[in-house]
Amino acid sequence: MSKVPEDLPECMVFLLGKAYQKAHGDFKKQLKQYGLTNIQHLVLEGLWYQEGMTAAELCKLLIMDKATASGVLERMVDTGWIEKKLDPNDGRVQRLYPSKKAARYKSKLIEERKKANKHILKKFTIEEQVLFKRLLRDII
Amino acid sequence: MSKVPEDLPECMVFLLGKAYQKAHGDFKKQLKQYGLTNIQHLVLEGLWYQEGMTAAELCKLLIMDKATASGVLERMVDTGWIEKKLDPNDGRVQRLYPSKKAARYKSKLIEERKKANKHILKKFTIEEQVLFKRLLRDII
DNA sequence: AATTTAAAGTTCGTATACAAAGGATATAAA
DNA sequence: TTTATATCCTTTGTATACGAACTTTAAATT
Repeated sequence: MSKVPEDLPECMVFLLGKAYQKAHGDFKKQLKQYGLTNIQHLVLEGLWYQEGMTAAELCKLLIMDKATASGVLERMVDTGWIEKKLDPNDGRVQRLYPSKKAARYKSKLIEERKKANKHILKKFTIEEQVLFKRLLRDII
Repeated sequence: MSKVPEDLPECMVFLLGKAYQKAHGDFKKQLKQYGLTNIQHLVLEGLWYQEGMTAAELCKLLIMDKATASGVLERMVDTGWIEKKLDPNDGRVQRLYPSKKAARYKSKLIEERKKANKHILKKFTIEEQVLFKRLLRDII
């Protein structure tokens, strides 16, 4: 009579959540040695793509809440991964730059992401990989 | 020269995270009217599947950390969605039961999940839906 | 039976996630 | 230019997420 057993393992909210938890957790372990969290790594990738972005621009690029970003960026300044510089033309804005420390680890950190990505995808055929990404992008 | 712009939107950790955020956020809005969070809703579904489970069993079923569960279950007791009963045969264990209030909302709450699920999948063909679920399950 | 080990939950510390409200500054409108 | 509105960012409060340490109780070992 219960409507759950057959349904729950079919629920996309559940499946997406647990697939994300798995991927996130694995990558988290890889990043531990650098003292970086997943989001912090993502921020660095964003800033390597476009240095000097404002927090608002970064949030838009990474689909991240500004309130969340505020704390993340503060911790990254504290741990020396990024720097904030006041915008001379707009007193509200603080522009973000990856630090020298970030630059030193850049290639290694990007390799870690690629490694994580390959690990996730290795079980699938090329066709499945392409379709998988398209499906995820369609949801986003 | 930057290795990011072409790569980031292809990264599975990123895509899974954002797809999850989207699905989670949408379902969260649906649940707001009931005063339930996504995880709390998931706990109810778990207990409707199998009443009287211990927290450990529930955590295993739902792939949830026991430390996380501790707080979630406490709040659900406080808000009257579930009840904890001491196991007479094992002093360490507290068995979990959905409350009468939960029973009253059961069909509605299950409908909300189905609605969320349909919303997520409606853009895809049946074949894509089946494959999508298989891919996610393979990751988990 | 006494000791060791294991399991169930809780608590603590840290890091997202995000709604909502607030402070400072910039821009548009009247 | 004074007022209203919009932005940028921070802060606050609540809810996961999870590693690690801890308490209590069981089960296993000697």
